Amino acid sequence: MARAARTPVRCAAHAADVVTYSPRVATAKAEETRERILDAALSLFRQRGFDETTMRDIAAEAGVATGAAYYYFRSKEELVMAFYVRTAEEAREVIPPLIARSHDLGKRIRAIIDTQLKQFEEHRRLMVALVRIGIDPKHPLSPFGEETGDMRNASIDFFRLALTESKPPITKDLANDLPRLLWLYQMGIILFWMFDESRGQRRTRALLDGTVDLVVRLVQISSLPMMGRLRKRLLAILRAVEG
Amino acid sequence: MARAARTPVRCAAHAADVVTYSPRVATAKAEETRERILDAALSLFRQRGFDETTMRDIAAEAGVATGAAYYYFRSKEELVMAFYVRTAEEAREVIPPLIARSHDLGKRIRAIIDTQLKQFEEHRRLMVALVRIGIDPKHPLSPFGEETGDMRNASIDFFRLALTESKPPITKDLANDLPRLLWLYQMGIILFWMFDESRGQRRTRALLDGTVDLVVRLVQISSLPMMGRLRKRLLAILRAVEG
DNA sequence: GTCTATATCGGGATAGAC
DNA sequence: GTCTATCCCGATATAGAC
Repeated sequence: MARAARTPVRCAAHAADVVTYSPRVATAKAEETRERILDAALSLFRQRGFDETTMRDIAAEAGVATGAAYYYFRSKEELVMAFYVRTAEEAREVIPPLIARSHDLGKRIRAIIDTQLKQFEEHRRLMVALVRIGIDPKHPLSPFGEETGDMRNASIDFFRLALTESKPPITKDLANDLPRLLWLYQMGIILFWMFDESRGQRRTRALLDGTVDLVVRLVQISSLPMMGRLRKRLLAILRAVEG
Repeated sequence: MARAARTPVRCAAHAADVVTYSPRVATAKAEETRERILDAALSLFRQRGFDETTMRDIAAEAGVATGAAYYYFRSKEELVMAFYVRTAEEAREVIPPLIARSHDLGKRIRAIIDTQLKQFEEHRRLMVALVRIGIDPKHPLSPFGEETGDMRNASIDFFRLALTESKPPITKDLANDLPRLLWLYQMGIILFWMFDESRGQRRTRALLDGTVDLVVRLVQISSLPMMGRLRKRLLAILRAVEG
C-alpha cells in the first residue's frame, strides 16, 4: 500500500512573523525561480492532488533542491495561498466590468460567483486542501482570519459594488452588512461546489438557480419600508453574533 | 522552534476494509486497555490539541507500547471517531427524554443542540481536528459520508422526533425533509461554535437565540395551507440539489 | 488473543555549508 | 540563493513473549 502523505498543521507561517504573500524575491532570476516552483506545484496538484504531491516532487519538477522550494514557500500550504492570491488578482480585473453590464442584482451576484467558480474549475482537487486549511480561522491562511483580511475585503467589495444602484434597490441600513452576508453566501456555495461530484457540477448550478432568486427576493422584501422592524431585529442578531 | 506536527491524510481507514467503530475486543482486559488508551488520547488532545499529540505520547500516557495503540486504533483519527461514537451513544440516551418534556418546537431544537454542545464542550480543540477531517465527504470519518450514515441518521431522527406532535404542527409534505434540514442547521451552529472564542461561547448563544426563533417561524409560515406553492418550489430546489 | 519491542519507510521541514 | 544532510514524526510491519 502507498505510504500515507501528510499535511503540515503548524507550519512556519504560524510563527509570530506570520505570512508573506509578497514574493520573497529581490532579483529577476529569483522571481523566475519562484514562478517556476509555483507552476510546477500547481501542475502537480492538478494532476495528482494536494496530498499526493510531495515537496520533493515539486522541487524535482521545478529542477531545484527541496530546500530551494522551502526558501520561497515556507510550507506546502503557502503554495496553495500563492495560487489563491493569483486568482484574486485576476478577479479584481475581471469582475467589476461584469458587474457594470447590468443593474439586475441577481445577475450581478451570479456573475461574481460564476466567475470565481470558473477560476477554480481546473483546481477543484486542490481546493479541498484549501478548505481543510482555511476552515480554522486561526490559521494564517484562512479566508476568515485576520491575515487574509485584505483579500477578504476585496471579495466583499465585489458585492458592495453589485448592490450600488441595483435593481431592486436596497435600503441604506442594510448597505453596510449585506455585502458581508452575500460574501458568506458565496463561501457556502463554493464549499458545496467543491464537493459536488455531479457531472459539470450541475447540482451546484441547481443550488444557484434556486437560491440566488431566493436571496434577491429576501433582500427585496426586507428592504420594504414596512419591514423596518424586521430589519432592526435581524441586524441586532448580526451585531450580537459578531460580538 | 518546535517541530511541526502532522496530520495523516490518507490513513489505513481509507483502505477497502474501512473503519471499525466496533471495539476490537474479546476479553474484559482488552476492553479495559482500549478504554485506557482512548482516555489517554482524549486527555492529551484536550491538553495539547490533536496535532500536537503523537501516537507515541498516547501510548506512553496509557502505559502501553506504540504498537498496542495501533492494535486498537488503526490511526489517530480513529481515536477521534471513537470519541464521537461515545458521545453519540450518550446522546441517544439523553436527548429523547428531553424532547418529551415539551411540545414547543423551539425548545426541543434548543434542547437537542444544547445537549450536543455541552457534550463537546471540554473537547473544543479536538473538534477542530474533526472538522478538518470531516469536511471532506469522501473521508470515511466525515459526518457527511456513507460510512457514518447510521450515526447521521440517528442524529437526524432526533429532529424527526422533535417534529412529531410539535407546536407549531407541520404539514405532512415537509415531514420527510425537514429533519434533514434542521440537522444541517445544527451542523452549521456546531461549526460556528467550534471557532467561537468569545467567553462562554456567548456569540454562539446569541446566534442560537436569534435564529432558532427564526427557523421555527419559517417552518410555521411555510406550513400554512396557503403556502403550498412555496413549499413545492422549495422542495423542488431541494430535490434538484440532492440530485 | 493480547501486547512488546524494534526496525524501517516516506515525507514535511530545517540547519548550515557553500 | 541554493543545495545537502538531517531531524522528527506518523504509519507499517514483524517476530515473538505471555
